[in-house]
Amino acid sequence: MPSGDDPGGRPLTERGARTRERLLAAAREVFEERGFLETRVTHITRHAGVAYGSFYTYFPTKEAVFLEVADRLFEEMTDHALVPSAGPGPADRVRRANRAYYEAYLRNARMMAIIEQVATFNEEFQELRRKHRASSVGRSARVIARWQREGLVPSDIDAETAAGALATMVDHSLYLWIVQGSDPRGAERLLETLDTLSVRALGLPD
Amino acid sequence: MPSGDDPGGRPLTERGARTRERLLAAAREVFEERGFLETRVTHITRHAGVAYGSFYTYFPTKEAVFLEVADRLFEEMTDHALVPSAGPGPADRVRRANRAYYEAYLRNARMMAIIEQVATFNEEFQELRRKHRASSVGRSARVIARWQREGLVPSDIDAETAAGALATMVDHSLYLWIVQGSDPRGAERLLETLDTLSVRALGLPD
Amino acid sequence: MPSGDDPGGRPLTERGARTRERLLAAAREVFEERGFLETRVTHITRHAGVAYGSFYTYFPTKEAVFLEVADRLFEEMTDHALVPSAGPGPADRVRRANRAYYEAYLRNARMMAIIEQVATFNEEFQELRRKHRASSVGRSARVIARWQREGLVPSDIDAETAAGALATMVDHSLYLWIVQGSDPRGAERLLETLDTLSVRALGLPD
Amino acid sequence: MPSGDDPGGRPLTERGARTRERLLAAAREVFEERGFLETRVTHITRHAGVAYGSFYTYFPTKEAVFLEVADRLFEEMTDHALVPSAGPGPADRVRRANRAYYEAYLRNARMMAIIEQVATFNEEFQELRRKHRASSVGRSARVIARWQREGLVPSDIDAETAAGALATMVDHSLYLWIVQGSDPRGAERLLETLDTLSVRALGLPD
DNA sequence: AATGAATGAGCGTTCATTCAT
DNA sequence: GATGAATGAACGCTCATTCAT
Repeated sequence: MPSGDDPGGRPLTERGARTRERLLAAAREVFEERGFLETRVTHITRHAGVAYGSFYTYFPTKEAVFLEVADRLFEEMTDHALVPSAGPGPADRVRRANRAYYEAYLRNARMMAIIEQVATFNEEFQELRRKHRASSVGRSARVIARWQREGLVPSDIDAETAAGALATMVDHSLYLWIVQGSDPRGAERLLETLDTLSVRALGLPD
Repeated sequence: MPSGDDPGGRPLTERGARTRERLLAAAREVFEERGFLETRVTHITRHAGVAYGSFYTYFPTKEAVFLEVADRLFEEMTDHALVPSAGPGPADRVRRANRAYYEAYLRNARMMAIIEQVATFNEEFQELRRKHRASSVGRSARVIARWQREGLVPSDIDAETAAGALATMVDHSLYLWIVQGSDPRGAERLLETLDTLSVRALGLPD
Repeated sequence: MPSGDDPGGRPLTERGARTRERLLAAAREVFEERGFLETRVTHITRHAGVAYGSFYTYFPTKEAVFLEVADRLFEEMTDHALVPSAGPGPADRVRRANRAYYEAYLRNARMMAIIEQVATFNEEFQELRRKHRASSVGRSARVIARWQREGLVPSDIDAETAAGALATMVDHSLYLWIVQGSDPRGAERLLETLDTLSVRALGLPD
Repeated sequence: MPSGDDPGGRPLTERGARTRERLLAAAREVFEERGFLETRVTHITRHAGVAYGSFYTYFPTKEAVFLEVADRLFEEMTDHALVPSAGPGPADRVRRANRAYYEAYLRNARMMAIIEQVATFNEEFQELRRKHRASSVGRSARVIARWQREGLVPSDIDAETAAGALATMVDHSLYLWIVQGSDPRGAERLLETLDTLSVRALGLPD
């Protein structure tokens, strides 16, 4: 599909779908390896073992692949928040949510850092991220609001704002831990601290 | 540093110093306006009313001016943490520190966002930032540690880690608030929430 | 031409002939719409509702379709010149020939402009056009020569050259009229002027 | 001047002016040699003996140099029309104007052909050309109108339209003569024919 | 015959940095 | 020191054509 007007993208054949998938996988790996800014389209195609031009058969720009790679990743991360199955008590539930998020974050550590990078200059991407963030924070906020109604959490804080702040604390602490070398020793300490701070910040009975 | 031909070195004449200062001021304004990546050296020189080539008389690279602009800014921000003068009680002290930081942050809002941008791809800058952060967090940590010794804060958390996490919460919440449009209505609510969460997270008596 | 594997050759099956015809029709429409340079092979195939690759089953290159589209068009235009049926007098005959040409030209206005475009850079096409032009001018020239022999047209001009110049006047005036927006109001005035100038230039009795 | 936002162009120093001139001269030669479409920016810079990037110091695009080359050329051609100094009689005046134009045209033969090329696809350029043409035709038209008032030219034709048609005849006949190999033998015959046809078309006394 | 994916040379443009004046 | 021109590697994207199915 040598151009034309549409940036097209969706392959019609099995073979095309395979190539597209190869490109997506390669893109992710290269992005993780070099960051968005240092990634060249050649790097991706070389890594995927396809011709240079084939990239543009499936993606109109470098940004476009990134967006899609990130989108898939967001899907995977989506399940954090305070949702996972009811547990013994609220504090434990916070801890478990943190842990789930932690694991997902670490699984995608490099990409999470690159996502942070792109978010600093690409508006379209910023928006995508804001949305994912908002839905995730919204879920936490609803849980907190319920706890407030149940008298487990003081009512003098705004559930939404608090959920956002705590999510940010967890999220960005992990980010910094990653970009600053991911000292494996520090991981457990960090995680425990985040758990404890979250629980206490909400005033939950430990 | 008795270097013989330090390029981009400090200016020796009065006039040179003025030009350099003009460039620094212009650089900051342009960076704020367009971000680091979108800033061209011409933008800076044009804004400073200086010849294109003169830029390289004072700075070896675009990164170099940025580093210096950021460095000055870090100085100004340095005084946050839990230090400012003793107050009625620990909780108030946290609140005041937050407020001080908040004001400094907002005063430099745009640059703070750009700093975030550069930190995502420039290692040298990442290091500079890490240091400033470390010293700032260190100071908070020492205060927290003292409180722990005084029995005001539970000892089951690591002071350094906690200080870092809370700083991150405040810092990055403000950052997100800025890049997402700085809704003026939300500011006070956000700030109060951050204060309350910080205080409760540390277990300080309110 | 008993070639064994004439690529892009004439289709053998009924179905092939239809596809080829669809492509030719689509090509003409797209060329008219976008010009030769801005036409992509995709545009043609998409417009024809045919697979991309099928284009190359019938035409070796983009130039090739154009050549064929133009060739058909030339056929249609061929009948201008001073030939059409004898009329009341020479002046009227000129007028009628002009009118016939106008109509054909206007019917194919867009393509005529595109042909002009391609003629400026494609040598093969230039030659094709030169031939058509030559035969058309030749016919006019023969009529003029006869009129010269009959004393209706002064003999101090070269029939061939004059025929060419007048054809050019008519042809290119129409072309300019088209590319400059085809003001419908100006059409009649232009045509009448061209008629009068042609008749007087040849010195024909009005 | 390594970019920025302005496409700038005007050099501030003597040296810059020289380079710019070198580029313009080289551009013209290369355009004449290869046509607009086949000209690469490298060709121009190589020919001018300057660095590739220097081209963009003075011209924002390939189109831009072309526009300027053509503009200069139009200046030179401007003096055709029926203006040059009063002569013995109208017919002679037409002949002299034709001759003057003829010489200018031939002096710039190659460029005239390239201009035709660019006019077929570049709207901005089409407009530039239309303007030059209009002013040139306007001048001729005014002369013809006067002759009509003086009874030298029949009043049944529209001066403007006639001037345009005859200019087109001369202009495009020369163009075709050039692109079809410029047979030197044919030049004189062509010229004389154009003169005679112009004079007679206007009905001027010979 | 038909389909649509694969190919890759090619080109315009950018812009940090260096240099001549 | 100041000025502004010169440099050229680098990169994203296009699209006619070829190929595998």
